[in-house]
Amino acid sequence: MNDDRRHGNDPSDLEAAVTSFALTHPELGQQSVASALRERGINISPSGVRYLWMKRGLETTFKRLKAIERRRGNGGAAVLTESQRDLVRRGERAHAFARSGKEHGREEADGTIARRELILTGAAQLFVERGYAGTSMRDIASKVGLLAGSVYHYYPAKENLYLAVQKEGFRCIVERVERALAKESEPWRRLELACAEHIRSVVEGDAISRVTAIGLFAIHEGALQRRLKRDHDRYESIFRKLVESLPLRSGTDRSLLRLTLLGAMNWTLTWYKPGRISPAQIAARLVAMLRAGSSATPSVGVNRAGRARSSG
Amino acid sequence: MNDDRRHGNDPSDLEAAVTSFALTHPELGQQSVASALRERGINISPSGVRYLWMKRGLETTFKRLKAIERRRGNGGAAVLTESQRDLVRRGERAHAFARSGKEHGREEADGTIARRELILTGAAQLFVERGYAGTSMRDIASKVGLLAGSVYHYYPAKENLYLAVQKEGFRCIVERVERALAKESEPWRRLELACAEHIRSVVEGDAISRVTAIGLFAIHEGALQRRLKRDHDRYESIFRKLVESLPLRSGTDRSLLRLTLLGAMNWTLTWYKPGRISPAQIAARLVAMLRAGSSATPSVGVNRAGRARSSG
DNA sequence: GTCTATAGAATGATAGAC
DNA sequence: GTCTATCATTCTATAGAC
Repeated sequence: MNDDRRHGNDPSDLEAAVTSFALTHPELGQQSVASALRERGINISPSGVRYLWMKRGLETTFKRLKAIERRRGNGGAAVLTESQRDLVRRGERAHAFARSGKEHGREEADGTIARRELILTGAAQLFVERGYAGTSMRDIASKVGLLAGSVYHYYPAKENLYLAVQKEGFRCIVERVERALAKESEPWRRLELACAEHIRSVVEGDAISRVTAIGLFAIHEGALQRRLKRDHDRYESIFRKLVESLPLRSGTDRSLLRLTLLGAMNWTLTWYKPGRISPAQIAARLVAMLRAGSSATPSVGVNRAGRARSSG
Repeated sequence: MNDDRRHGNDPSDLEAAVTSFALTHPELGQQSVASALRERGINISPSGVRYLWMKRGLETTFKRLKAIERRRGNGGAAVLTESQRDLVRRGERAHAFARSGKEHGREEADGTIARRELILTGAAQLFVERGYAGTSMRDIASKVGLLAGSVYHYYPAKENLYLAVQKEGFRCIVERVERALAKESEPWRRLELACAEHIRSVVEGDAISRVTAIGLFAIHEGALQRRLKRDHDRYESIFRKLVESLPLRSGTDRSLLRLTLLGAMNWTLTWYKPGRISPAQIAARLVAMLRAGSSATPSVGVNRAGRARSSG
């Protein structure tokens, strides 16, 4: 209080000036506001502006515009220019998208958004829907409430963004499969649990998991494909080991068994409909079918498939 | 002979004039040549030019340029402009591509190319390699030795071209599967034959078949996907009927059996390497594995899988 | 039937203001 | 950290010469 007086300003006048200026010139930054106010004889520093903004929750252009809209209430159209309304719409899209995310893209308590994660999820959703080549950086930016240029602040190129989605996807699915395996030691049951988790990721998982599942099949860009192959092989080796542990009749083609499983599981992406047969049921029946055909003790477990409730 | 005299030209002079003009101005068409020669006092009609061109095998710009190159022999660079050399290269690419096709894109005896088929195969190859969105009309045109604009003479839009590839692909694969089925009546054997033919199409078939196989999985454009779904369902109904005819234990999930088969078969695209296990062997083992797990007479045929020679 | 030339829109990416 | 503005390409598709 006392300190503020030496600048020749009444602190409450200062606060009122900054607030009202924020509502008349919402798009100006702290530096511009500070110098504009100084020209009007109000002595304030850029960080001073920022301090007062924070106090009133006006520290971003988006928040200042929202404050203007609130002021006007619902009676009559708000007096924002078209480009300002665009900005508000984008901001609302960003927050709505952030809140809609379940695992990724969480919104902090103070309204801050974890943009990197948000962009990752948004990009994944579009990659699933339209493929890599069919998705533009503009689409991705728009989905998360940014403009194209801003995405490049987080990812230097489209390729890096795609690879980041893939990396995260593999990390998730490996973690989930391994967590499921920790509880069980019987080989056939282990395989079934891993399959259930894989199918769940493919058909009910978030977009990131789905991008990963589609990966090898749907990516045509040579450089990307080569980089994915390594990750995919590493993931497949989990299933390789599971199949190697199975007590099978000698002469059984374990590779073909593994590849049949993977093919059948990934194919669920094309036909699965929620509410009918569940991922766990699919896995149970699938493993049971293959088990009877190649197990060293064929009579066991054949009817496990029937245990699941019949599909519609 | 006698008739030619009334135009005031010696017919052998005429022929020499047209030939030499073809070699100095190879890119001019019949009309331009006729009027250019008339300006030099040589009286000839456009169709007259064409007649003499045909006689000497000079009726296309490509052939005239090749004639110039032949004249120069191998000693020293031919004196073609860069754009002429481009044209020659494109033409050679077109003929090479036409000759390389086994089923589609045949080159006629007279060197004429069936362009529609050629474009179809070339487009299919690129769609397999790079996907729909990743392939441009320029790429396709260049692959078959044309420029982009020319492709639009045959297909009004990229979408139509893609759908034409798909249509041809389904036609081929349905025909091949049905031909294979005609020889056999035992249900399990019929299923195995159909699977072998499907896998063969996916891994060893021409690009058109492969585009079809990938189809549902890799196409993200909404409108295209809907149109493909119908064709794909029609194809899948062949397998639906085959599976319905199988003598299975009651309670077996026939839908899941069919979908497992389709998934496993299409997945071969990602791992098949020629020279190791063959499509027929894959089909035999695959069907045997599933047969033992769901057949009403499980003891039969389990070891059919071992019949095929072991893979490397 | 193939080309040249180009329209008109979209793309990936960057520079620099704020 | 986000935006505006823009570049240089590339894309699908068309018009019109030959």
